[in-house]
Amino acid sequence: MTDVKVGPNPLFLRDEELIQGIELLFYAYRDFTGDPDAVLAEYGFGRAHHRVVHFVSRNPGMSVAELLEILRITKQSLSRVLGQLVERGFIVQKKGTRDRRQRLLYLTETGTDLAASLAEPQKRRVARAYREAGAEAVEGYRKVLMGLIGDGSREAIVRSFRRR
Amino acid sequence: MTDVKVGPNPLFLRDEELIQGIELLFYAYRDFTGDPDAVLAEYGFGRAHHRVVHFVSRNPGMSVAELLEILRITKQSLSRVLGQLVERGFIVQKKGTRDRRQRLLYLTETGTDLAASLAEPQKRRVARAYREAGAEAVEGYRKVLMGLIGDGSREAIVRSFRRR
DNA sequence: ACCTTTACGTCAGTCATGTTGACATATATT
DNA sequence: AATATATGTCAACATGACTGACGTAAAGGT
Repeated sequence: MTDVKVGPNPLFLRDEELIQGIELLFYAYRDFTGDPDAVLAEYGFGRAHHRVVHFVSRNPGMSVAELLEILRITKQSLSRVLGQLVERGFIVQKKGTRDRRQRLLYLTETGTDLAASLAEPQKRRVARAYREAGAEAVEGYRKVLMGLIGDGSREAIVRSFRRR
Repeated sequence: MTDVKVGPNPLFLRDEELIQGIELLFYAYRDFTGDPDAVLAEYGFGRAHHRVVHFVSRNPGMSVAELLEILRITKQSLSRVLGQLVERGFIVQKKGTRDRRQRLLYLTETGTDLAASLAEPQKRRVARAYREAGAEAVEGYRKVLMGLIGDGSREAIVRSFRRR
């Protein structure tokens, strides 16, 4: 850590690359999450609502527990946001048939519209970046991001992607 | 939005691919930002402190305005966090010599140590992902992330990277 | 048929981090 | 001398996270 640059250190450059990799992630995420804010503000929602709507949109009929696992927040945190979305008619909860303790989550028609208009600016941004970078770069982008994801969740994500 | 695939879209620009690109960014950022939490907790600091320490570490002598521009938060938000870091001896502020209104930011020795131990787990994560994905993938990762960054900041970031 | 565990919800309090708006001070620029 | 800029500060508030405790219904094991 406190090893000062001792002569021509090949590791120094490598360190710099890693930090740039970190900063790129920060900057991209910063700008990317800002995109839907205008839409959210129209509805009086925040980014937490966006995340919920997004993942329910992608996984209709998912359980609360599955959603919590993805978001990595407590149920108390989720409950407020989810409650508002249900109350205002963007999400409905249906008892599971196999396990009736579960409250499976679905978007309403309004919720689907919201999800679409939130996704739109982000898709546009990603599409532009993909187009400018080219298919091969996209492959690398995916590969590295996949490697950045913790071992615990990677498998589930890969599987969910393959189901498409 | 509701434009179904009109004509032959290149595969990597299909809707599904774009959404996966979005989700990968979410998951990677989620896990990546969690890494230093343990270290932060030891000091009673949060992620906001981390960001400040990181960018001051990378840009010693930067002005408050520059930091605000990077973080994209208000000066009132920054002031609390920055104030704590100064008060507890991780950052010092020195009047600019060219422009004495500026309070230029520097890490103390303690601050440098903190920065290093916060960066460490993140660098390790990035290093692993880079290693597993290979140099070509890393090139693609960088290219795409750079494209995701808003036009306003991209240039400054490219320049800051080149200065290294 | 019990007993325990699980899935989910809720109440209550707290904390971290962001926001707006108003105003103050020192210094630079015109 | 007047204005603009860099920074700081006070105050009030919103969002989204947390912990801890407790409740209910349904599932699962004995």
